[in-house]
Amino acid sequence: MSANSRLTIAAHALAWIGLYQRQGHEVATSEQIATSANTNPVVIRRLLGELRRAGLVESRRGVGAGWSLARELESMTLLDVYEAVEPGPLFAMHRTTPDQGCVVGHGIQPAMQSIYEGIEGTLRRELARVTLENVLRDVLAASR
Amino acid sequence: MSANSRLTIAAHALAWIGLYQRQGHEVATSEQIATSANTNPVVIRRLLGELRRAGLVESRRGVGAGWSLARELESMTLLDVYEAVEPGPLFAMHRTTPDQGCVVGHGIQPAMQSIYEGIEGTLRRELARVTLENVLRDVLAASR
DNA sequence: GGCTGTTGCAACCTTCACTGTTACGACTGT
DNA sequence: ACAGTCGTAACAGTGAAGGTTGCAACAGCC
Repeated sequence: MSANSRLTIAAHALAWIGLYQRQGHEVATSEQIATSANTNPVVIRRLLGELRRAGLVESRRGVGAGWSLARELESMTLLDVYEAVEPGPLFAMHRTTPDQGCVVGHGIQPAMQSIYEGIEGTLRRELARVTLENVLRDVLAASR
Repeated sequence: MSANSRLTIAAHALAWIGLYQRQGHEVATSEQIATSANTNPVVIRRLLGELRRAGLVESRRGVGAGWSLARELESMTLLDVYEAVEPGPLFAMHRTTPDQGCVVGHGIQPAMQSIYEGIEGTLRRELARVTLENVLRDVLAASR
């Protein structure tokens, strides 16, 4: 499994914006978030752009521009973030269609498809149980 | 999530070997399995090699060589296969360590780590609930 | 109206994992 | 000795993701 870090970085960005706003600031810049996440501002802007399309954050342009939360952290779950940044399914089928003349080749895809759907449903329910507020609380707990 | 098909192909191969043995054959060749899965025999040999290291299949060399199951399909779960072919974690941390001077940068990794561990545990329990016998039954059911 | 700081986005490179392919040595029953 | 198959190395192709640069668009401020 080529594990990617998009969900992690997205959660990082949201937690950062949320904390920054609680400290009284209006908006956070991709530059600031990128410094905290130790990556490039464009990477953050790309990710936040996907979160904006999902309705989780808003952006402002011009002088004093930056990013702000579109909803409270309590109302965002890791599932919202996951769906915003991870389009594809967890497990993939064969890259080329198997031999349909073979019993196994013919039946394997529907069989695995239904199994995978059940597992992905469970994964989604787990992700939906964790809010970004939970994440931020854990983050702050780790620093003490 | 760059979904890969390793788990699917491995399940395909095991179901194929299992069915072939039930039809009275001793061993299956990587050539036969590759034809059914519409891929290259070397790909199958590489995958089955990992399953052999996990104790799920055995191979025989020389004339009349090939692959056979090391255990009954009932006693193999998708978790066994998953662990054999997918080494890494489901979700990754940052590629570079975040800014430890920042509260979020410092706390985000332990926070996400513990969340991810819980989710991966659930995923594993789900995978452990499906045996390869279940898979083969579903495969045969789809052909009717 | 011009200046400034930031987003939005395109373009490109690098890295990485996986797949596909070729080649060939190792092994073993006949 | 032969033939068939595994075991494995080596390499090319593919695609996703991250990293980087560059620049137009935008909006507040002087």
